[in-house]
Amino acid sequence: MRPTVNDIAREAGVSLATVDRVLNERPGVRPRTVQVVTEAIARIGYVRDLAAANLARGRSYRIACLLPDTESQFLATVEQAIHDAAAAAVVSRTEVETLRFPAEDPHALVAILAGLQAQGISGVAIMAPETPHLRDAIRSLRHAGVAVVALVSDLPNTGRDHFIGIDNVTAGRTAGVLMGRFLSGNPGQIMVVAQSLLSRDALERRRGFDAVVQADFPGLEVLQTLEAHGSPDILRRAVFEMSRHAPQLRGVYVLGSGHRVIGAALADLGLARRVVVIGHEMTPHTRNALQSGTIDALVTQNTGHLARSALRVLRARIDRVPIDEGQEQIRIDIVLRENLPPMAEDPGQTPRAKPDEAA
Amino acid sequence: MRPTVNDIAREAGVSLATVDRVLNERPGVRPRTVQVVTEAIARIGYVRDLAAANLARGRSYRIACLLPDTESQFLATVEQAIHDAAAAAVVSRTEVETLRFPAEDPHALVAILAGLQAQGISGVAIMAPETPHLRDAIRSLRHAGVAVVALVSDLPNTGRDHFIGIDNVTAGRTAGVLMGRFLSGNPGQIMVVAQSLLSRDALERRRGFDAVVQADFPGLEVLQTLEAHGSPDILRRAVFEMSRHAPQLRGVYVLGSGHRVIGAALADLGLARRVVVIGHEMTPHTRNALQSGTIDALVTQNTGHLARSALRVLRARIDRVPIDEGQEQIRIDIVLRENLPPMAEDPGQTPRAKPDEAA
DNA sequence: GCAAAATTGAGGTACGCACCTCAAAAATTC
DNA sequence: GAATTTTTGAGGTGCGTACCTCAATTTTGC
Repeated sequence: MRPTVNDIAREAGVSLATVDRVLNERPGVRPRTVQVVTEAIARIGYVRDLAAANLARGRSYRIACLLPDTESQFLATVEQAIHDAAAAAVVSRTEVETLRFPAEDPHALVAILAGLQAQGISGVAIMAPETPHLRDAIRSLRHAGVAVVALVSDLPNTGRDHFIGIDNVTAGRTAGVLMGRFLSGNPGQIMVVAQSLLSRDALERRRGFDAVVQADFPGLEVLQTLEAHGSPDILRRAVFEMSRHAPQLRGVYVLGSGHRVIGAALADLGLARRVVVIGHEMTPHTRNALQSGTIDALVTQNTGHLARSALRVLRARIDRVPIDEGQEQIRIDIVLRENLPPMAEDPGQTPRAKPDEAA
Repeated sequence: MRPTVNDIAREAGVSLATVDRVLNERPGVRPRTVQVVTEAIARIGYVRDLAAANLARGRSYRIACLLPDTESQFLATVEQAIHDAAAAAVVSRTEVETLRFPAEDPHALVAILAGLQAQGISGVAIMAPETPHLRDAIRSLRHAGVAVVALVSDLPNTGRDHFIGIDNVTAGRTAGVLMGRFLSGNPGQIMVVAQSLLSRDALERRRGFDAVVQADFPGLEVLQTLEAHGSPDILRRAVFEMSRHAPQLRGVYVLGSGHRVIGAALADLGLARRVVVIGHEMTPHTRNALQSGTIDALVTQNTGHLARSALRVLRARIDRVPIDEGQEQIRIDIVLRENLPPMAEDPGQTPRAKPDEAA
């Protein structure tokens, strides 16, 4: 049988109350006694039963996930993944609340964060660009004992507990080497398309991509990044315009969204399936495009893993137990048509009527 | 607050005992009453607290993992992954025992399985080729209420609860498309190397590889599979021999192990880094080879995921709760040097002195 | 309508732990 | 060495559930 607190008490020759004080770091125990108990714990190999502990504590994990209100298929996918992970986490007394905040207004986000603290939230997963306001807000949360993880895009200077996502420079490098190898040394131009280079992710990917292409595929010329700023029209025209100046266009690298428009433009230019298209993130659209061959490869991060990892890490932090680094390492997935994972089934095993009822 | 069994009783207008009988499918309740209770459960959105339930049950999960005693880096990696996953699972009252069985002797495996049943094992993960004896043994286990999952290599006709692993035909297809695209249409020969084509995995991979190359890369000729049967010497000589008959050798596809010998042979032939080498599985050696450039791509399955998934699925089966298909889907990973995940740290958060103490 | 059988209710104990109170014992101070 | 403070022990309660017993009630068969 697994040793229990009573076994510790017997082994250490102290009472249960003292063991409890030591285990939960309550005051009023002599250093010597603490040591005796600690040694007994080590000797008999006691491991706290977290399930029982949390049951006794009456602890329930209230977790908030904050996403920008930007409309994008990737964000929708992330939100769906969080929703699914939340549904699965109900059995382990975890309540998840997903909130969208106005992407343009840093103050709104700060206000929401301040509100959460009052609501008894014990963990926050947040996907947002790093601003000074946000830095302060996160510090304040952490100071109040709230666990905070950055999702998808890191917040390195905020003191967040953990970053759940991939290194976008490496993701860009991966896209770069795929592009180079798919074109195997044949010279030509590569078009790079982004919504905006203001986003940290896009910038980092471009950096990684450039580094690899320059170093390993000298025949390839990476053109200046096209920025669409969210407008399909601008994007479409830019693709047409640039293709005129690229007589040997051999590849297109899509840093973020915009696949739909780009695909259509390439088709109109007669380039569909004649240039190598590499993009990021799995969405319903990129999935279809990969299947139909209009996209050749995707460099992705598994959103399901992302969401589950966020919840697991937050719970671990709240419980003050170590995390399993290997499990929480988000991999950079290369997806071709051949290894496209099958479509996920409908996951809701216990759909809750009102996920946000407990306000 | 989350509804509890008492809330069900109140809502349904029955006693706690009746609710309990319904929840745990105990006999002695009229169908009508069962329905009343079931409806009440649905109405108030009750979700059983598994932690409390298992605490009350005093249930502890005893799980056995059976691996062949064959020596291979991949197997060692799998065993290590299981060991790590087991260490992390201690906190959730899960005990894992890893056993190696003589690969050559089907009766020994059957004997071990029969023994497990007596030992009060409630779940078994097994990696073994399917034989009639094994089929019967697994059926018998399942009949006795033991959950059984197949690991890495499926046992489709045994009635196993679940298969934890990848589809090797698809993995072979993925390797094939990578090979074809890395060679971008240039004609030439591809050498295929295996330990033995008797293994189901190797056969399936070869099938997938061939299908893709034939369909999509007509310029490539896939040579007959070299079989080494475990002997480095045979393998080395076969590689030399075949390279003589392949004037335009452009690629090498390694179905299983043997990378070390093949790499050396290719170097001696002056072909290192001049042919595209694609292999399977992440091991210390393939990892190094990928990093040094003597292997161009690996098609892998994450062994950490494999091990954790096995334990999760077994626990879910024992608890009779549904599994999260999305989470248990083992992905076919494409690993290039650029997206090689960082080396795992030493994982043992709570190393147990004697993992097999509870015999 | 009566006996037998089936169903339901009431209540208890236990799982491993957290957290509380109060008194007893030990250590410290002057 | 008496007064004070600190440390320790003993005991209880509850978290949400499983599982058990025994009696009370309802239903069924004849």
